Amino acid sequence: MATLKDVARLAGVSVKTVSNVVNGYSFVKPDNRARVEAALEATGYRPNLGARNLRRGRTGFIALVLPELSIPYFAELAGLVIAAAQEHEWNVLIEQTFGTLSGERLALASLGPHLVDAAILSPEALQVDDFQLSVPAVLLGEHAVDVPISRVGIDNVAAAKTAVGHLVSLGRKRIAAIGAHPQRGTAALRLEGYRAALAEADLEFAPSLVVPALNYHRADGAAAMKSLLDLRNPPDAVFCFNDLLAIGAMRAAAERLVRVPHDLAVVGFDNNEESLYSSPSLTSIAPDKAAIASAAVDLLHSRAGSPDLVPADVQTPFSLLVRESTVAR
Amino acid sequence: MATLKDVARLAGVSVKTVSNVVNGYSFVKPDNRARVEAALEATGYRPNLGARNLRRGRTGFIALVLPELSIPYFAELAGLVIAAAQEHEWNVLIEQTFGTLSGERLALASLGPHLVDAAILSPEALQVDDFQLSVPAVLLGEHAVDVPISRVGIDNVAAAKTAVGHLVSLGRKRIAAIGAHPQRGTAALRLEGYRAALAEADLEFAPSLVVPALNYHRADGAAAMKSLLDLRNPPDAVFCFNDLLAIGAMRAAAERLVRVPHDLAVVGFDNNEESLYSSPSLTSIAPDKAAIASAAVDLLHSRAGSPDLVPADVQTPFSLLVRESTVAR
DNA sequence: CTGAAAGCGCTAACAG
DNA sequence: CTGTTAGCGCTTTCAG
Repeated sequence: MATLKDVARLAGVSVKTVSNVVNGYSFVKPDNRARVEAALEATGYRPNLGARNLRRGRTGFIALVLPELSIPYFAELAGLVIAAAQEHEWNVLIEQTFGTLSGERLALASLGPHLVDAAILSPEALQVDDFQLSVPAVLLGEHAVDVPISRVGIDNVAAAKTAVGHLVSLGRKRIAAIGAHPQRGTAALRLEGYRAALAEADLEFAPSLVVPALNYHRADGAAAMKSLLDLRNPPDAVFCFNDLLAIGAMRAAAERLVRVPHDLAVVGFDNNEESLYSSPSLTSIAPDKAAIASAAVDLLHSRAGSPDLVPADVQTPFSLLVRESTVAR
Repeated sequence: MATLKDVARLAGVSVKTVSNVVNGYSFVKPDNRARVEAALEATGYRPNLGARNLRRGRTGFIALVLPELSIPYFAELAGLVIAAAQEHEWNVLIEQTFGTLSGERLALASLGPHLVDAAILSPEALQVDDFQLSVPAVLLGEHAVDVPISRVGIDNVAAAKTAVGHLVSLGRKRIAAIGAHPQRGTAALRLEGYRAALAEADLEFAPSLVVPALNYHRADGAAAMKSLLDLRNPPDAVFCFNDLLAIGAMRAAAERLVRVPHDLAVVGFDNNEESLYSSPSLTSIAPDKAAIASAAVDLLHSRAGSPDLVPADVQTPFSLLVRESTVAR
């Protein structure tokens, strides 16, 4: 592997000149530039990022800390973050926490400034005093704990209210919710939006129609739906806090021969690609994931130098996509 | 951030001694060790990986080059590779190629030895002379081109034959295939397995029942299925080269009111989590993804030092999971 | 067993 | 405009 020195020797100039050319710096005498470029070409020189970053005091990496890549929402988001990071010459390092407190703590602990320049976090269980970060960070989605860290995400209350409002507008009266969670901040907000929509429609809030979910996987949605269908007076609609729960719920409904949307209307949250192809296709809240990814990366980039400005709170847009699970074809 | 020097000064020893302690090297006089450990604790010292790797001539990263994280198979695999890499103190850098030749070339070009120690590749379009890698690599899945690089994957011919054999055993006579592709090595192999199974059952091979797919997304499966259903004599079964195609195919069948599995049996490939929850659930070939991930990482690790031994060809196990898309409940 | 010192490849003063 | 030089933080001979 050719080094700067090799190129310099070959071009008959100093390393500084080569460095100048490589970095597009200042003015370089044209014939020197030409010879350097020829030498660059001849040696196939590629800068050693490790050395450059050591010198510059940066690493060239950002961390993306998320529960699990096998969850479609996070997989899609990760792809978009990688793309957004590329624009700023950042490589992305993905850490999986599996949504556990210990996993999240482990991931944070490994995030020294020698490893990454910044971090994008999607925590689910972290406590307020865990957030002693040594690098700039941004939180994805809202969180129960109140820490002075920038956030990027949609307005969960408004989104949930929109989703449930849609069910109300369909004339549904017994609207259930799946996904309540004691720790997760977003769960609390979505529940709040759910209650607000019910209140606005003068529908009574029935605690028995709110089902918690420890995880947000398909299996949890199926289990929750079964418990709802076992009620003396089952719901005629259900708002699921993510698409995976909704897919599980629809599967459980199908197994019980409950017809969606005729007997039961279903709304999800996240708009996974999968939801377009389920039978019936799933109505869902669609956050602008690309906007979330680039807002997070841009925020980190713009704050790279400046230490702790006042944390930003970026709200990205969302929409409700109505499909067959609420409106029959 | 404390450096080795800081720790040394605090402990009243030289950096060498601290380095020895940090790296668990040789013998260090007990009282020196104690003082160093105290200083380590007091400063909260964390080694600067960049500097260490610069010195050691390694980077601490491996690249995982894949088409797209939004494809569930690759997302699941990526999660497993990250976990496997952790065992060897490697961090994983994910590069997306979107399955295009230019994307794949771009990703390879950025893979200097200064960036990563090794690479795991899942190429779809690369030509034989693109494989001028400067780092040890392993190929995932089989490839059309014959290059002297280690591979890890399942026996695609056998797997496809198993899948189609299952359809044959159900008494299906007009068995279609979706996913033929001029470039992809795995597509050719799966097609080969398909033909072998037909031949073994004395079923005629009908070119009109083999539908190509440019991409392996749900939309491609739906489009292919529609074209099959438009045939004068449509199939009574279909083998899809991945689960995404199968999900799209099932969706298209549902839209045409074709009943799965009664009118049409469907088998997929990859066993995405999603396929367990579709209605009907999808019969699929299940490769052992965890085995693939750890075999790939271990292979890279064991060959870290040794340059180019004879390439290995690791076959990982697979199984056929029979679900509702081929056998009604 | 441990200290001094060189140097991985690069950038950035600082002189010229 | 360009060469010299001093490190970034770490590991590693080489002497003691």
